[in-house]
Amino acid sequence: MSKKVRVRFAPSPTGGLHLGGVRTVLYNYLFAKKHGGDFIVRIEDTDQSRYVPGAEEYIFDCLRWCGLEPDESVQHGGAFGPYRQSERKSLYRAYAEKLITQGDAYYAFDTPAELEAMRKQYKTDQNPSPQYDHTLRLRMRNSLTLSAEEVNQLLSSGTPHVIRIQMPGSGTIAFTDMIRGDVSFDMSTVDDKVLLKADGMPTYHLAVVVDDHLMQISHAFRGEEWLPSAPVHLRLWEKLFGRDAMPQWAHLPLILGPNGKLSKRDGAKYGFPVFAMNWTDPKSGETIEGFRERGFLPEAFINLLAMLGWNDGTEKELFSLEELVQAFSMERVHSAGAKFDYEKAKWFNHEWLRRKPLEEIIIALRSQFGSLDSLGSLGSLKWERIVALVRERCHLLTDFVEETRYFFEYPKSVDMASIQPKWSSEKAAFFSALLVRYDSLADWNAAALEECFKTLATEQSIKPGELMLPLRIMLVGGKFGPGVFDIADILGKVETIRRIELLTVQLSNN
RNA sequence: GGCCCGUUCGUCUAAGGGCUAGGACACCACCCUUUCACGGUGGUGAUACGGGUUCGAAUCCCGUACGGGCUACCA
Repeated sequence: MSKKVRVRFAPSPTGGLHLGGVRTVLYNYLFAKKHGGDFIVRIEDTDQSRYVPGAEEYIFDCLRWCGLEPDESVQHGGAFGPYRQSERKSLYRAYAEKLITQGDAYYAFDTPAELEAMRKQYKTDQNPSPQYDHTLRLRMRNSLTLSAEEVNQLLSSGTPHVIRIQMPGSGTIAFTDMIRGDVSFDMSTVDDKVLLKADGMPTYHLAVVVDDHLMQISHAFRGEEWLPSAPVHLRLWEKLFGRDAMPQWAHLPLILGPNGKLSKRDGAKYGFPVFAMNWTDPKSGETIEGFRERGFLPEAFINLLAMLGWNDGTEKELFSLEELVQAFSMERVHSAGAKFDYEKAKWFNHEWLRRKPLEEIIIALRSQFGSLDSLGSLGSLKWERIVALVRERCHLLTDFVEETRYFFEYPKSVDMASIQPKWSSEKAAFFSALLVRYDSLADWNAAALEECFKTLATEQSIKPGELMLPLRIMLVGGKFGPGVFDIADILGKVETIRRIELLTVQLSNN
């Protein structure tokens, strides 16, 4: 039991990396780090027809953004390579043939057309999807139905063929899932899955077992959608390497969208992203939005994903990655699927926006919004003050654009309706006088500005409250934002005076 | 259809036989605030249903219903 903890994430590089995938990575990573183990990323690219250029790079970019660096992978190296299954192609066939020798697998020569014909022929209302299983395999063209001579002849003449596992026609097979407990299957209901494809590549079923063994994986975590194929993998372990060598498994609950399983396509429909980062399909050129581009901080993204199906047993909800490593345990992972709640996701980001160091938020903002770069001329000191003032009003990094706009440009629209009805010549006089005082103010800071403002109001016998809203609207254009005098402070004398003057004139002319 | 997994407030969840089923998000009200937000206080709101087992069940068992996943030479 002192076996070194080694876990793996095994994505197929076919497109964007979605929420559920990242959470699987996260749980793998947390488990590995918690137990001082290794986190391996293995690329499952055994289906060359689904090869998508750039997808592999993209996955690693996502992991990097999330701060979940693998210990071993195509990019990180390691002693158990190659980490791309397409590069391991040559080693799978021997295992499949070993199974044939043992009588646990067989060659099958059925063409795709023949398979289709079989499904059509045996399809009934009772059985809408006939399976290549113990009830049907004797009616197909394979090494079970053909004579040895025929099989040898077909093989030596290079006839395309696959190797299928031969599942027993009776008996049960079971295992203990770390999350679900005992799970068992009736083997007679499991079909003879293809192990080795006609192109010589293994299917997932063979590859996952062989590679988990060769890479000495101690714990295998994957999505619940894999549970139905577990009996095939169990059988393979049993027949190839022995059950004792098998990793401990945990099938993670699914993350659901509003209508069931999150589909990569439906991102736009849901109103929230499904991918970690923007993914542009190289063929169609279509881009599907990611959480990063939507304005999420990686800390928040990780945090919210961790809490989707797991908790530490206390009421704590805000965790840094380090805290998660400390607190995580697979036993506390919920077994039921979780519907993704975008409102709560935004709350997590909001919380991280409030607690993350200012400088880091500014970096995140800069690297994210080119449009704000030109405004960087303000200097980092001013930026820190601005971010400190508006951060608690923002849920997403993108919110900063609107929340800080008035610092950099004259408000695009001004809510005149909120001042006009109560505007008076007295107020006009007040602001005219204020302009003079502000212009000659020695120290331009929030406290002095407020002091000066209130003194003048008292002198002119107007309640400051009557004047604060007009001032705010003059400066920011609407009823929002942090304290007015803080804003005026940052805006500076010239701009503040300009905005007050502009509006005072405009209001008096109406 | 078959197989597998699941079912506590709208959502994420706590409570793994024993006090008025707890928290968070969202929502509502009030307070704070001379704007918005933050914050504070309070509120609405859940054990799918039916049987057992037990002194006692959200918790254990069975059934039903509902939800989800799988059912490719895709992963």
